[in-house]
Amino acid sequence: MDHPSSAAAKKSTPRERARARTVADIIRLGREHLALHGAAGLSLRAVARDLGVVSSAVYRYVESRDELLTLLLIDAYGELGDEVDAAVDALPEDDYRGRFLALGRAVRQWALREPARYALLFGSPVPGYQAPSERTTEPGTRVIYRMVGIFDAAYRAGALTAEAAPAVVVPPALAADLAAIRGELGVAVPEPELAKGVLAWTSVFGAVSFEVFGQYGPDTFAARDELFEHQLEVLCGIVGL
Amino acid sequence: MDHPSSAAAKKSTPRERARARTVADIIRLGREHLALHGAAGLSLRAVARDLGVVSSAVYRYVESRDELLTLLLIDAYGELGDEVDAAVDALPEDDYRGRFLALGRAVRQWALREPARYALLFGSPVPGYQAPSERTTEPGTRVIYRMVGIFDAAYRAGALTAEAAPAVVVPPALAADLAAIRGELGVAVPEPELAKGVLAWTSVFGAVSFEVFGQYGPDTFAARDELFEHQLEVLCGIVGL
DNA sequence: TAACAAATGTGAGCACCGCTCTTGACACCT
DNA sequence: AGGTGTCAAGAGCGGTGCTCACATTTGTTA
Repeated sequence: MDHPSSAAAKKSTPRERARARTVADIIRLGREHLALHGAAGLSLRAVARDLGVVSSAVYRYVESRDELLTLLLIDAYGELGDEVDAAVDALPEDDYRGRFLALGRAVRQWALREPARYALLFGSPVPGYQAPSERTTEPGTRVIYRMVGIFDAAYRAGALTAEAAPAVVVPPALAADLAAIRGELGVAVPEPELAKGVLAWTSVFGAVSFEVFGQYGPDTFAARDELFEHQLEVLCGIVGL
Repeated sequence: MDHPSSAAAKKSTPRERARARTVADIIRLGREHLALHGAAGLSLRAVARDLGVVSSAVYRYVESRDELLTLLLIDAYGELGDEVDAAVDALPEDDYRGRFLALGRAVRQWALREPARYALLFGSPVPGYQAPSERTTEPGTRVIYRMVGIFDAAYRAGALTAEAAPAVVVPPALAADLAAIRGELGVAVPEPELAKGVLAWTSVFGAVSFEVFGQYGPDTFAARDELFEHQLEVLCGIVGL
């Protein structure tokens, strides 16, 4: 029988380091191609050319085009999450309103700077590609979890002014979903406020998507910063921040 | 010199009818392919196969792949606009709230029924494709114009309860944009209400996009109808309907 | 140090794509 | 009947994802 053999889980990496470097290079080049030609135009052959290697060689490092898409997806989710975290952490813990505004601005800034990667995350699904949820859900939920965390902290501190829109009732079926979320995430925010938080979530990304995807048209809004800022303010009013 | 020649704008169509039929068939097949493989996967060759014709033949009817995309874009905008119009018109003119809700529901229903076409209209831009605005802006603005019309009618009738969120001020630069819109569309709604209308617009499509593009995840919300209904209710509160 | 085996790079090849061009057949209208 | 314009066909160009047999490099081990 073989000895413990090649010791796959040994300490480190003579070759593995080179391999990791190459994979990182492929991701970096993939990011550039994504920005230039979009997700559908991402070409392993082009990446191989830029890497200075024959096209079939990249298959040693990346299983398929879809695998590269997954890597780029995780990479983008990670960068967005990092920037959102940094923006939120820059404000005091009890500045709930400021933290919500900072989160929204960070999302928008990243999206405007990286439209192709934003489109990969929040735009039309790439046809024929199904993201492997076991690898993408965790990085993909960072932003919303962070937002919920802000709401929860504000609620626990009594800083959620619940008066904003008292008349709207939460139907039972929706309340059940929200209760499940409350349980799963361990948040104290009651259902009505949580429901408004969901609206804030979708509205922030709706506004960003409209701007990034060009739905406003080229000339309708010149004051886009002010428009988004205004939308964040109104959303603050809805959620009670 | 030639006579007035083939009289392109003559009365009717021995040949032109067959041609129009073929173009309509191509659009229909393109719609099916769009649903199956997405905008990026739309293939003229595949359409040609389904049409029972050699690939180069379709270029007699459609200038290019982009041209087919444009036709599908206009086709989809038209159908969405028709359905929204029908849903809104089914309610009395002075039921402003009901008409707004009907508009939102119609958008969502169409989007859920036609996710690929919705993605073509409101998802990530197709890389390398620029819609010819002289042909697409008119059909593409029908829904928002309709929504503005509802707000305007409600305002003129004194049915906009402006109290909803009085504290938010509209910054001057944004006010200028909104004033331009007011002038262009001839609406009476003041800037603060118009600004909230923009938020309602982006929020409706944000909510629909989240659902259609699978951003909620498969299990988070079972009561999606109620969720959307709730979001519409809250938006009603914001705009003052 | 020499040899071996794993990791990596190569190039040909398959089937597909959008698109262009030439060629030949057909239908219509005068 | 003849001219004119429309149309289908097919070859071809350069691109894509991906596979495979083969050659080369490289780390490790004897």
